[in-house]
Amino acid sequence: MTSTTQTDPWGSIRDLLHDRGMRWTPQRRTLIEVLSKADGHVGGADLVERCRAVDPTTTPSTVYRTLDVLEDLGFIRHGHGADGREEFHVLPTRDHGHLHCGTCGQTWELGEGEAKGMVDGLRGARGFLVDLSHVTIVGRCADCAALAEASEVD
Amino acid sequence: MTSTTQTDPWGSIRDLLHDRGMRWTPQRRTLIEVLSKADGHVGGADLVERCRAVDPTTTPSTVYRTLDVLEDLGFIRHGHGADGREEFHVLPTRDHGHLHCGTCGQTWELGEGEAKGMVDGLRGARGFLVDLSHVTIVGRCADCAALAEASEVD
DNA sequence: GTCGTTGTTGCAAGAGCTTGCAACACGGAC
DNA sequence: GTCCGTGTTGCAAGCTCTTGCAACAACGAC
Repeated sequence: MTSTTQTDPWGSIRDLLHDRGMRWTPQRRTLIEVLSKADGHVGGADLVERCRAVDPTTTPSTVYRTLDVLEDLGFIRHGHGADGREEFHVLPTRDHGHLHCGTCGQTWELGEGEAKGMVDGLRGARGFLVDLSHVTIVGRCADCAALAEASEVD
Repeated sequence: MTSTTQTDPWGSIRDLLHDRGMRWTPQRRTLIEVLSKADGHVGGADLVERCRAVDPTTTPSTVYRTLDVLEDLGFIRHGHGADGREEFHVLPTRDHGHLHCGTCGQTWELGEGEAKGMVDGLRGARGFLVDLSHVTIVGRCADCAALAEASEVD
């Protein structure tokens, strides 16, 4: 259904694996199928569940190990959400972090531009190279901050 | 032994608890004893273990629940380390985040000043109030970056 | 001192993720 | 087509942390 094979970035995985002496297995096919349909961010347990929907015999260890491999190949990146759970970014075209509101639970993307000040500052002052994609900044969003202020008259 | 009661911030806990209708239990005493000896940052499992050293009957659920209470009272704050595990900051006198090198595993404190650019930017642009203490910025420290560059001639 | 209320505890189960290990199967050689 | 080496898989166990629930005990009332 609407196969966009022409620019399908996942099409090259099989060859990439072979080039590295790695194998193309049904289990990996399943996970890649799931990932190709999941844009944006997905939790680890979430992926396991979706793989099970495709192939009920899927086991967590295989999924997490395959995710490691795919991260090595650059197809995904992992970070940790506000609660510390793993979160995977599929096809990270640009470097971005995350902003999470601890009150309402919503999450937004944090662009390179917004974090530039800190990233550049840390590189300059300490030579530290920030890996933005791994970062989730926690705090309180504008809406929740406004609500909190309004109810602070109790 | 060497009781520094005069400025002991932990001395007020019992009263604070009572004021809130909460109780002063041996289990809480144990955890507070452990915390008062642990400056800086401690992992959750680490605290459970140290509590067991004081009182072998300690159970994890009690420790984690007590930590919640203490966070409510402002005696500690929790964040998540680079691997997503919980990390507690004892007596957080000033707002600070963490810098973690994914290569060598070292961790540094991230002062308010260093993050100011981003924090102010996010507040200005989106009204988002960053909770610095919850943040661990992952990346590569100067030393590891230099080493990586040197070995990139393979 | 004893009593009763109710905040706490400990247990057990479970979620999310990791790791060691023996058996399996991909894929190149023939 | 068959064979074989080794990368992978699935299982089982374990770690970290959470949650529901019944029994317990801190502490104010008397």
